[in-house]
Amino acid sequence: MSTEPAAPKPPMRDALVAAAFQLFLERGYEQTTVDDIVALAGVGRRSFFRYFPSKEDVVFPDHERCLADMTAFLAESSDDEPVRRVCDAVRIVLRMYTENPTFSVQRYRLTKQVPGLRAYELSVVWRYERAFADYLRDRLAGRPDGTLRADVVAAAVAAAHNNALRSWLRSDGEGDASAALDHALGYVQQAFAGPRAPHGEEEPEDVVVIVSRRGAPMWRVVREIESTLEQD
Amino acid sequence: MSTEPAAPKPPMRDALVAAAFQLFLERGYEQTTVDDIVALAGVGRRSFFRYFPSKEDVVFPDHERCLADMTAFLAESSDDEPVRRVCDAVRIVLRMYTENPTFSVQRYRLTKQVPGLRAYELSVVWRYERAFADYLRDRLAGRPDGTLRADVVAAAVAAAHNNALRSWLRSDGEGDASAALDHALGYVQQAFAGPRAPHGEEEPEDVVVIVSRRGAPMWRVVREIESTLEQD
DNA sequence: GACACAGATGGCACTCAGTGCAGGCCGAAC
DNA sequence: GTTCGGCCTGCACTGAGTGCCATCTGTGTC
Repeated sequence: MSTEPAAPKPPMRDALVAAAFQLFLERGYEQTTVDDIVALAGVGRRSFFRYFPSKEDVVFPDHERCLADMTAFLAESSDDEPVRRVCDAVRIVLRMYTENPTFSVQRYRLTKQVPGLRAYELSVVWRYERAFADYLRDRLAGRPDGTLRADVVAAAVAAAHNNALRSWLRSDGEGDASAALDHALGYVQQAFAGPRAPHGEEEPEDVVVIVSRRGAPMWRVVREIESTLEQD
Repeated sequence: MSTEPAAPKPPMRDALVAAAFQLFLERGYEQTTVDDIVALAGVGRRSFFRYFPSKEDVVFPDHERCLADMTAFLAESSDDEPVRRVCDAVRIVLRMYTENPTFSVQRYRLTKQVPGLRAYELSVVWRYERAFADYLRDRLAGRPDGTLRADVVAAAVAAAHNNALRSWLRSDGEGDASAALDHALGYVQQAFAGPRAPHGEEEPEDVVVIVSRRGAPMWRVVREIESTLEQD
């Protein structure tokens, strides 16, 4: 749990990842044994499992750190506009992919073919989604369907991210992933923004009505105005 | 690929499931070996892997059939209102759970504790979600963001289902899961239905904002006020 | 009844992932 | 130098999953 600002960087770990991917790309994931990897890396078999709890983990060497970064980002963020915060958080995840395009594309081709790796990736994505949902649940606790909204919005944000990411990966890391994600998140935010009138993109709304019953608390009025104005 | 209307029902398969769950509940999933299961069921070890490709599969013995039923339902359904069709399809999945409450609750407790089973369940849920997304993608092909909408709606429907299912499972199968699912799907449909303001049924909005840009025709202001006021 | 045949089953040996344990190497502290 | 603690290695073991072949069982045929 030593939260150093920068890890001391273990070279053996990187050597294992490099050796593993070299073999995975040469002969495939299932045709490569852990013994092959450690032989190529020139280390003992036991050391592999010291750095990676399973053979699958070597394919996703940076997700653990990314997940920690993302939860830290959510933890330190302010409480207003939680949906927007989650959208910002998911951009951190995308950045981890786009920082190493070739590596991400290679991994994508692997996970697309190997069912075991796909299942592992699902569990990783699920942990991100859980982090979103937990964050949203806390902020939406008072609302009518707090946990339901939290779960659905978290799933929608994750799906939007995956959609943008996949199309970027399919283009061999050529397109603008960040713009695609912004667009996808715009769709999600438009669908879930405020309880009132999610406007379709065509016919941009230039007329919206405000009605406040006597006795409605002022914070609700303010919240409603804010969510209405922020929607574009 | 023999698509019989009703499978001949292999008794050995059921015996294996029964023996497995008995041992899983007694000593836990990871403390039970396949040898233990086949010994209790009185069959050969090789037969276990004939019926279940892995130890995890015995925990979800009916998902394969349910997935087939659901995709068949989607395949035979008409093309209008695809989102509603997907919502109907997910009810089939919930029904599979509610048909065997005690079994489902037992399995829920297992998957909650064992990470490997949770990962397996995620891959199952993912296949449902993919079926939704594929169905929606075909119907939304022409629309602006066809695949994006398909992915996001599919994820939202699956999340709504999981939310309703989990709360039902947590209540030991006592509550009304179907009603909870209807409610959750109502939220999702309200978020994604049509471009125009679908009002949520509960939480009657007592605060609504009106914004009218200069130059907006008066009849639009009047229409918006009228439709807002008449909503209850 | 003898025979052939196909499908289901059981037994055996094997690969490989993952773990526990004991020992060796090395740099730091004393 | 010595001791200590962390990192690495080798070894043996468990258990999941697979391939191969023998066996059993029911069925149809002559």
